[in-house]
Amino acid sequence: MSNTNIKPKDQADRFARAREMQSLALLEDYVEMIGDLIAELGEARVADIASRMGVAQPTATKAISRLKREGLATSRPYRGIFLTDEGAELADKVRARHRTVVEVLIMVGVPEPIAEMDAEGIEHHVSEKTLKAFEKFLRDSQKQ
Amino acid sequence: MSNTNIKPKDQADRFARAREMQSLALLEDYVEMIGDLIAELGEARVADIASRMGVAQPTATKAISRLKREGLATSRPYRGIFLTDEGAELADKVRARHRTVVEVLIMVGVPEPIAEMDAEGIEHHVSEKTLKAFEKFLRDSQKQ
DNA sequence: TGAAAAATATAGCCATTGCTATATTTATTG
DNA sequence: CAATAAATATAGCAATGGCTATATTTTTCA
Repeated sequence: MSNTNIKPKDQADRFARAREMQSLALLEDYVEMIGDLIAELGEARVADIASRMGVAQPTATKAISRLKREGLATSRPYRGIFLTDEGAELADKVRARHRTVVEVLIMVGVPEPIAEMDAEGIEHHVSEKTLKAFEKFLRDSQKQ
Repeated sequence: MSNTNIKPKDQADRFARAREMQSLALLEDYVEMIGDLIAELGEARVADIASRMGVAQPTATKAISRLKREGLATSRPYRGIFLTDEGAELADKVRARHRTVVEVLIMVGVPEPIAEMDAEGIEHHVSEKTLKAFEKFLRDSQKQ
């Protein structure tokens, strides 16, 4: 047998949704990174963002343009990048979700460094409902 | 605090790795789909692949070109698509991993339809080691 | 303060993954 | 068996997200 006999249309929708979530992943990563840098260093510079994201500086600049276009960040030429209220909110959400995903993976038996690695990709595909289930799972595990 | 105090270089590597896994995701999805269609209908036609993937037909054709280039599939013009040994092997691996991810999500308390949805994106970021941990988790859960 | 260094922006390239429109081939059927 | 229908291929466009090379601005410091 192939899979759980899903209707072709539903499956197409599922793929479309995964593609959509993936297109948000980059925004989420940058916003979280900018939030981290501001928390650590007081501001987020393009050079730091680029080096921590593991991309060339112009790649980071371009991504930041997209963040600005989407209303998540602001900046003036040759200056640091800052988050809008919406951006900061997203950063917090993403950071919390990341931690939850890592904790769940660890709880399930994934070695911590591996959990950190895999969470980086997984987190962007964890829906609100799955996140809620993860949180409950962790709470229930806490009390033995 | 921001995160678990990871070194910038390690973090960059982590992002680079997530990007790389993402670039394999599309190949994995198509290969699995082609495998499913062959199992169900005896052959995989471009039109069926496209409609089940939720993309336009030329998009599927282009993806198939990449599969062929990567040695995962074969085809002759205006004919069905077939998997190479390597492609079939990958399809099996992907299908099994998908099931495992869904089962783990369900075990953790995610409602089944949501588990199916989210697994579509998550699966591509589950490393070998995490997969092994998932399998052990499921085995251990089986026997209460 | 003015020259050198560092940071940022910009230009322009490439590959990928979508799309629509249209040409071509194959299959169907009157 | 020829006309039509269906499937596939191809051309070409747009947005993303990488890159290098280079121009511009800001910062540093001798």
